Amino acid sequence: MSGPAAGALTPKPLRQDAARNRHLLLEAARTVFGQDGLETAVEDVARTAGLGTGTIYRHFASKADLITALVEDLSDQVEISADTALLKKDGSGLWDFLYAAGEIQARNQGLLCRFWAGRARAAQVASIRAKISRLVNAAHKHKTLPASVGQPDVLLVLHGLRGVIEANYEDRPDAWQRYLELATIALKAGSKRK
Amino acid sequence: MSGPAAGALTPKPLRQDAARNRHLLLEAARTVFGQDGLETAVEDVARTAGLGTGTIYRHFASKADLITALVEDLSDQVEISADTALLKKDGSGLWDFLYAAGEIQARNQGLLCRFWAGRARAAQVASIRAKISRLVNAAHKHKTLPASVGQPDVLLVLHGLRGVIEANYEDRPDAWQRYLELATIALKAGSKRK
DNA sequence: TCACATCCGGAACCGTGATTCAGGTTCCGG
DNA sequence: CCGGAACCTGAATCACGGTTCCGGATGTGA
Repeated sequence: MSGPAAGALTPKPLRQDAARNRHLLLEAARTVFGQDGLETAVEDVARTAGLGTGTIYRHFASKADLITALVEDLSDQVEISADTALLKKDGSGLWDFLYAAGEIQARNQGLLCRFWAGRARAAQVASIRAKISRLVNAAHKHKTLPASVGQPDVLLVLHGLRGVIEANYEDRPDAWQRYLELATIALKAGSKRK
Repeated sequence: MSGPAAGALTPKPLRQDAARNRHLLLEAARTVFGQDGLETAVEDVARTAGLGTGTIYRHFASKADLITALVEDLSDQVEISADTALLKKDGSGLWDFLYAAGEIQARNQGLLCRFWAGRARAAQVASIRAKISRLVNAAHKHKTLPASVGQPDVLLVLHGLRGVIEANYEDRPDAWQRYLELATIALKAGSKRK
């Protein structure tokens, strides 16, 4: 019954090159999907990684799974940014976070649609939202943000951010910075919520 | 050589029911694509219209063509809104236009991505941009908009609008109104452009 | 270095959905 | 009311891309 090291802690120490290939695939997927959108054929991902399509399926159960892995990573990055921002004790964390979110999303263009949208990932999205709420509270407390502006408003700004990045990726990859500048003005100015 | 009425002005006066069906198809397409996205099968469009798939191809060269027709119509609506807004002589046209654009886009959810994006439609998009420029100028002239905020900024707002509508269509279909409220604040407050 | 478990490549397989086509049907002018 | 052009239908055709599979290559432990 009690094997020496049977625990659920050792899924499988992946063979050295297998690990490398997995990495290559994720990297290629991020590049290709980010550049040409999620509808790009898996074969393109494989080719970009310099591997065969079969290899993808050795590492991921399906194309959707591959994408999930990518989005998960994206979520993690956002979550970490939020955590970092929460460390600031002067109510400025919210603004740091917005900018960080912009950078992350700009880096991952084609994946954005799956980020907020998908009915899956609900848990992670909820977690991020909660953190945003805390950032908003902190900002309220330190008068960095008027009380009339709430977390839903910040979410609106983030949703808009996606639209801006998608639309301007080619011509003006930095447009989102100006967008956030304007958004910041709006949030700080605030107004009675409907 | 010179026939009696050979002119290029009479493509073909579509038979009565053919015209009706064409209408039904466009209507169904707007509904279905708007509701379930552009990746929905043409068969669904046909079924919704109560017609066969073949009929679609009698009226449109391809699915892409059908979508183009829809987007064209969308463009027209936006263009008309811009024209209407341009009639206001007190510099408030820009704000009317933003709201009108929001309404139009909210009504056509699933088609939005093709609106600004697609490399095609360039001419029409250019035309709309030109009109926005004029609206911005008028606003500048009447001090409704600070000089530091330009047409590119308005475009950013519109791009963001799309993101907001897409992300909130299900839960909060009216979220875009609050978004525009905030956007208006930002634009009116303005700030030195980068 | 040997034998084996893992892994990889990429052609074959399959389902999905756009597009075409061979009839039957419906309008329209006379 | 007729003949024929214009239309419509929906099953068949085709292309595309995800997924599977098996022979061959490669890393690993002894």
